[in-house]
Amino acid sequence: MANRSCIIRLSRYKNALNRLKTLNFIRVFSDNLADAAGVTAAQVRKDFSLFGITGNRRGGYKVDDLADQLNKILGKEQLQEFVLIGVGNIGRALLHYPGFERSGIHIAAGFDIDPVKYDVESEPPVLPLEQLAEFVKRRDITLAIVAVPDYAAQQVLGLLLSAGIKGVMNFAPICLKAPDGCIVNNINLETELENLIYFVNATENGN
Amino acid sequence: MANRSCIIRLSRYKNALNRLKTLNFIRVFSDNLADAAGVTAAQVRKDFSLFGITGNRRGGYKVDDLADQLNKILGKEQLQEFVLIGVGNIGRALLHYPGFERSGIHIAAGFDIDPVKYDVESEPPVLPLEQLAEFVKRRDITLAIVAVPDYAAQQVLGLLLSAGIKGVMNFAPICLKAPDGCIVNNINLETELENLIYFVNATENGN
DNA sequence: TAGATTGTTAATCGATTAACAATC
DNA sequence: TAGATTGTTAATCGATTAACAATC
Repeated sequence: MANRSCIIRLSRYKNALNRLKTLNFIRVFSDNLADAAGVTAAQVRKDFSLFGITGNRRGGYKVDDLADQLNKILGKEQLQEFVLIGVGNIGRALLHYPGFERSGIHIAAGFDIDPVKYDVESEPPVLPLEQLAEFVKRRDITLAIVAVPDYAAQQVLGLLLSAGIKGVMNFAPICLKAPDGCIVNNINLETELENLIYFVNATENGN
Repeated sequence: MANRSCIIRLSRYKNALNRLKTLNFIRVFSDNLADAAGVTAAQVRKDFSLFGITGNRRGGYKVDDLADQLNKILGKEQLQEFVLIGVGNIGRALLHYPGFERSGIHIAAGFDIDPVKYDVESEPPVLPLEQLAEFVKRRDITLAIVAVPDYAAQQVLGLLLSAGIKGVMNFAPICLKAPDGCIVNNINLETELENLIYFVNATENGN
């Protein structure tokens, strides 16, 4: 079974392939993709073999075919619809992040408890949190982004679960626990910065 | 040597300890921290031993002491000063993210090439990119957050390196390559969402 | 065909876990 | 003291890398 690191590499290969496509490359070797993704060629071939992706001995891989297969694995062939909860600092930025639309990720609506944030006219609209469950069910949405304060995150997760959400990307600085049937991907900005700080200090001290 | 996963666990232990402190806990066992961080007790003790952190056989660890030692390792005993480049969607959100100040992370200034973004009066101020090198050197800052568009990221990294920056947290959707003497931590929001999407689909199909 | 690259198996590496003697 | 928990060593597990036969 593929693990998190493997899928992240697949995303990198996919991004590299998209650049090659714009350069009109027809074929690519595992060596090329390895360089682009910063891994070994053996790793690339191993990853592909895990998904039954085959190339041509001697001729490498066809860029188009390979890109199609990776896109399929990563769910890029259909638009992925999200809801976003918590239209604060980070939430608002994500709501209007142009990089998402470019890559087939669409935020259908934002939700908040603060009436000041409501804006039915904007795109995406910002709606009252009470409408979340109904909205999610009507639109058959299974993915959510959480950007509420830490103290509210666990409660919001409860709402999302009972609305039928299956995957959550969490930006609240608290490690949300995922019950069975729901995947949570926690991104803790403070933790990431602490990590950076540690390794900067560690290398400065010559370790 | 500690790896990235190990330091992330240390941040989790630290966060758990801070909560225990507010609850007036005096002592804590490796079992407790393991539960809080979602790892095994052996892992906790192994991590501590890597940093020469010792407790009391039978009595566990003193919450205060342990928190102090972890804070020191993670650089929490002094204010960490950052500059931020690219005051767009994401950059502006990070510039005013209250969670950073609460955890000893201070963004001294934002920088942009677009004069519309300049604002010397705001806190943090937004300054012209030309002033970056001088500002960084004068204030002796070694850490930066990059939130510029992908096509500008590599060039901005060059500026940062020549200004003496030693650690970069990169939000541009491109994998920045770190030369020796500089650490780069890439956070690719699109890749993280693709990861989530993959595992939601994978578990739905019963794997 | 000869040469080069894949696909896969086996070897290596590193991280996590289990186990248990030391000891508070 | 007896019991419980640490600190560390050895065993396990999984992921990465190396190697090479298959083959285009």
